[in-house]
Amino acid sequence: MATSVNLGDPRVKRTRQLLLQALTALLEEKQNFHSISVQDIAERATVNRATFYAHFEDKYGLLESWMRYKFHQKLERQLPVSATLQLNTLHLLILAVFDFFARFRQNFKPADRQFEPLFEVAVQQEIYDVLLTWFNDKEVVSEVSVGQETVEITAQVISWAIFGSAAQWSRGSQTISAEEMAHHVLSVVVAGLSPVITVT
Amino acid sequence: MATSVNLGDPRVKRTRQLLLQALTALLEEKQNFHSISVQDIAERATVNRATFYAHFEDKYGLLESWMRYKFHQKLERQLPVSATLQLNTLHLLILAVFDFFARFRQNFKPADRQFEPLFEVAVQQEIYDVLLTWFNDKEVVSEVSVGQETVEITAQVISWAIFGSAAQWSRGSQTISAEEMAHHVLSVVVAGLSPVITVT
DNA sequence: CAATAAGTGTTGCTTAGTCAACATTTTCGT
DNA sequence: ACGAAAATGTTGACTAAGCAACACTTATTG
Repeated sequence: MATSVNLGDPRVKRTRQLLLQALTALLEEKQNFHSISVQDIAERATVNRATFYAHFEDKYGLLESWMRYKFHQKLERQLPVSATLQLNTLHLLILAVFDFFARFRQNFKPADRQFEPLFEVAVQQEIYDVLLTWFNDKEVVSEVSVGQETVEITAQVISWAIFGSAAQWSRGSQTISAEEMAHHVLSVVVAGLSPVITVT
Repeated sequence: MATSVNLGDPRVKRTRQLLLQALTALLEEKQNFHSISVQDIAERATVNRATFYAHFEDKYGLLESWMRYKFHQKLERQLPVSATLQLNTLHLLILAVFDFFARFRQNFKPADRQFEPLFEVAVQQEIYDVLLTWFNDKEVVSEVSVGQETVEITAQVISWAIFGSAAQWSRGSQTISAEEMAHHVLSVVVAGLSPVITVT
């Protein structure tokens, strides 16, 4: 049960980190998720199997977190630390999403196609989190008072817009480059944002 | 208190590993041991400061373990896995000791000269352990029955012989090469061993 | 197909790691 | 040389990780 464990506890952070890293290592070796067992993961992470189950429902639960984790890492590499909501950071975010989708489609074996939904949920969630943070930080600066609910809904809509366009593009033949796509998406997103927040 | 913790417990192994790695990282950054605090180490290892004290007396206690750890790592790299007592493994062992001393003298700043005794104890202990293992394995093969006490004393004497010659050599101008020294030491050691164990 | 081996979740009980608070001691700037 | 700030050890109460044993569900393979 992922419940009853305190996310702030350093041991918990470390254990989850170890499990994520173990999965990364095993995916490189074994090459398909199917042939990796919970035992393998726990052993590699130097964590008891029971501890695994204290953190994740099963190995698919871990995979979901792992996908967020990898995408999160990408964003950390691509975005300036403590970036704020601006035209160019938004641009970088969108580019990162398109790039991530492109790479992932190459690396994921057809046998693992079944996990795409998991992967997609993870990415969308992460985009949402970043946007929400940016929006909230922006609010402090601009004196315009907008309800928290409005902000959250806006983040939802925009995150889906970015995520969905990238997902669909990656499924197609990608005749249009990621850069071109990102440019188009950016202009739409900025326009969509204008009623609530002004981006400069 | 290093007592009351079970060395077999996976959490204990992991914690000690984390502390050793943290020290390695900090030594590369900070460049002298003096300017590294227990707080730094605990923080880097993602371990509570109180946990540090549950494993080591103080930072010098950790340093002692760290030195053994590094020397142990070197032996693992230089010696074949599950090596047995033979002329060439003995030669490799002696060479490794001389090499380790030479490198350490280069890397250790004059400011850290005070820790040499710690370092030396660590190396001697490790040599002793390796020799003892080899001797005991050999015993099983040869049918000659020699008391365990005799074996242990022999390991002590030989470990000091190897260690001491390398230590003294490293303090001098090293006009004789490590290879030459190792060769001489080897012949003496083999001769010294002959009453108890025959090395081929 | 049957036997058996290997993996999955789950459950108390034990032990190590975390935390906050405390009284020292050491370090360092003015 | 002095006083503040930082580092050191120590303690007891709390929480997460480890373990072993369990019933159960897949995979292997003879």
